[in-house]
Amino acid sequence: MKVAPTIRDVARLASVGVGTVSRVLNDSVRVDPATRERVLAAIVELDYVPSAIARGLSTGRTGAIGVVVPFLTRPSVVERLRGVEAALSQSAYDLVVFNVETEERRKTVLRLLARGDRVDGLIILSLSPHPGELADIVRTGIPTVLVDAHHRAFSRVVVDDVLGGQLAARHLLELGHRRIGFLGDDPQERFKFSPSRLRRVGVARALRAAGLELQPGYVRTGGFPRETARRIAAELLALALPPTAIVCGSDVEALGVLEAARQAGISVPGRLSIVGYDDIEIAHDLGLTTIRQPLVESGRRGAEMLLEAMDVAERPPVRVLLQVELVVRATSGPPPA
Amino acid sequence: MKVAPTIRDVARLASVGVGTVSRVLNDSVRVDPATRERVLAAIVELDYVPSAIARGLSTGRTGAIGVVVPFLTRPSVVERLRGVEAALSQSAYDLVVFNVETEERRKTVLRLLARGDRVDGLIILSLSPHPGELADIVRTGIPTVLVDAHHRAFSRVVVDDVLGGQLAARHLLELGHRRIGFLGDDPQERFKFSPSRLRRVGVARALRAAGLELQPGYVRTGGFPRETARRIAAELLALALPPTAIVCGSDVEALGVLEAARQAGISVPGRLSIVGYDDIEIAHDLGLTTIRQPLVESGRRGAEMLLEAMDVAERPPVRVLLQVELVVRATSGPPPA
DNA sequence: TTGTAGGCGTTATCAC
DNA sequence: GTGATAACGCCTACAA
Repeated sequence: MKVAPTIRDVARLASVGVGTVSRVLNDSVRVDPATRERVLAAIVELDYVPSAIARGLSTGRTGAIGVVVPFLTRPSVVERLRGVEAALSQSAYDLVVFNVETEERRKTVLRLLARGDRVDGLIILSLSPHPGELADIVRTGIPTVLVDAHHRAFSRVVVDDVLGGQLAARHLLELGHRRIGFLGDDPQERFKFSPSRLRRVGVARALRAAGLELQPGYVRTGGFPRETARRIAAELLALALPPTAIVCGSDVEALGVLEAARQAGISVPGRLSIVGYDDIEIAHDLGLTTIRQPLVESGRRGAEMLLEAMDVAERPPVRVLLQVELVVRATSGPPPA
Repeated sequence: MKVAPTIRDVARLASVGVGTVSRVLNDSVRVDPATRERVLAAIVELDYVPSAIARGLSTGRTGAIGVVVPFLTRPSVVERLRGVEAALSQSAYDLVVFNVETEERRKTVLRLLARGDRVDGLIILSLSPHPGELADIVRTGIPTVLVDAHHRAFSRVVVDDVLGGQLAARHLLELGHRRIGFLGDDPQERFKFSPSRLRRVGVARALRAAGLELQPGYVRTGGFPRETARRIAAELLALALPPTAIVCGSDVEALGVLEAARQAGISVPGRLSIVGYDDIEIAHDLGLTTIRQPLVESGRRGAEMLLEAMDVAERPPVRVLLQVELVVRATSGPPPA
């Protein structure tokens, strides 16, 4: 339980003042090469590492970047987080993860963060805070980037979810489907903002463009976690006239549908086509047709934008739009004759 | 960019000394109910939240727990991390994630952590630091728990990987297999300690008990990431007399084998049986026969043990052994006639 | 170029 | 009970 050496120890050993040590540490201003050498030697000798906390108290910065995520259980969130981590590991910042699974915890966490001295920068992933909370964050002046969430006041990286929904529906329409359903998240569960809802809007729009309607009876929400999606899909498939194709708000929900179909003995894509959303890794493994969005990339870009914004002060928010893309695999085909 | 109120502001507003405010904050000793009320009111009035950093500098604690993980890309690691998070979110500690993908970064991170004031507690996941690094950590006195890693000096939660390997092999032997192969990690990649290697030992042991040998020609390592596993498996399957069953060091590698079999037109389990290890979520989806170990649970237990250890000082290290279990699904069956 | 001292926001140790 | 005040370890003017 030895105590770590302080800057004072280094100064003493190198026969210099603490100021000088601090200077070589932060290579600010000019330090005589000779003394710099002495200091460096002392640092090595003592195996000295500066105290992050003390430095933080003094500079007002923490050396940490916070990432607020909902549901670490969702593969899409994890992939985004991985992108964030990849970018941050190139920097000197620590990555502090705030997982938020309930409204209450979201409030607690954001209030904490709004203190302004907990983290130097903030990434909010797939989560739309309330206006008041956002205002608090703006007020602190903490550089913040949103990933998979929209707000004019912040830099953000997003995709066009309406377009994604359209791509999915068009694909099915081209295959000849007419009875197309949608299974997505419960909007309220995602704290107001809901990509899932936008995807549904896209589906509806594509159908309308084809002279069809997205039947209310074919739309179901509340699809997380997968087990719930499976149950809901089973209901959908048990209809007298079930849809011949289902677009899902996420790949995880698509897996639930896939399972429901298997249990009901409905062949995919023979009698039912399924299109997911996200293209998480497992989608590839299972041959799921889906709408791909660059998940890892979104996290990486978000983190990079944040790091930049933290260097240069006060830049106007930018909006980065990543592309979605249809990936046809084995769960979509022509409707049954 | 307003400045956050300090304890001094609260003290002034409540007409008390900072000491008193600090006391009600940490409800240490007794404070007169009346003054306590005044202080509380001032706190609310100013929307005051104590500075974590300042408190940290003063108390020597950070309010953060560090988790060192290798390869955030591995599903098994992510599931364990999720368990850690679940336990920690019940506490007041922040979760700082240190992802370590290279030898160098491991050194950097552990050196940083060895400073002793970066985090209050440490969880090391699926990663075996070098003896010297461990010694540094012991010296700092930071409460530390190992998950999926072994060392007498630390509390740890582990499974019996040799047993796991045995279970896998016995299952295949009982099905009638005689030509059994093993595909696992490259031991060096995991920084010396290698669960994968222990699993292989288990397989070899089970074969020997049945009067067989694990043929060197049937053993391949270097199976991460999955694409590599696929390629290696393809070699194995291209042998003149290929194995009729392959035990894998992880589910991810098993997926690679599965893919190789598919590409080679080899039916599973008709002509090839595959057993994975871990039982990550996707294993269920793909019907992979595997050895289950409680991943999320391991993280949760580790975090709980750490929290306890941080309360009570100086307890001797304990070793928690979680159970492994064979889960038979659709990728294992009798060998071809 | 370099040393000294004040300050960052708390907690904890004193007297009162 | 409560109010000063000295740490905590560092950074950064300010002086020298």
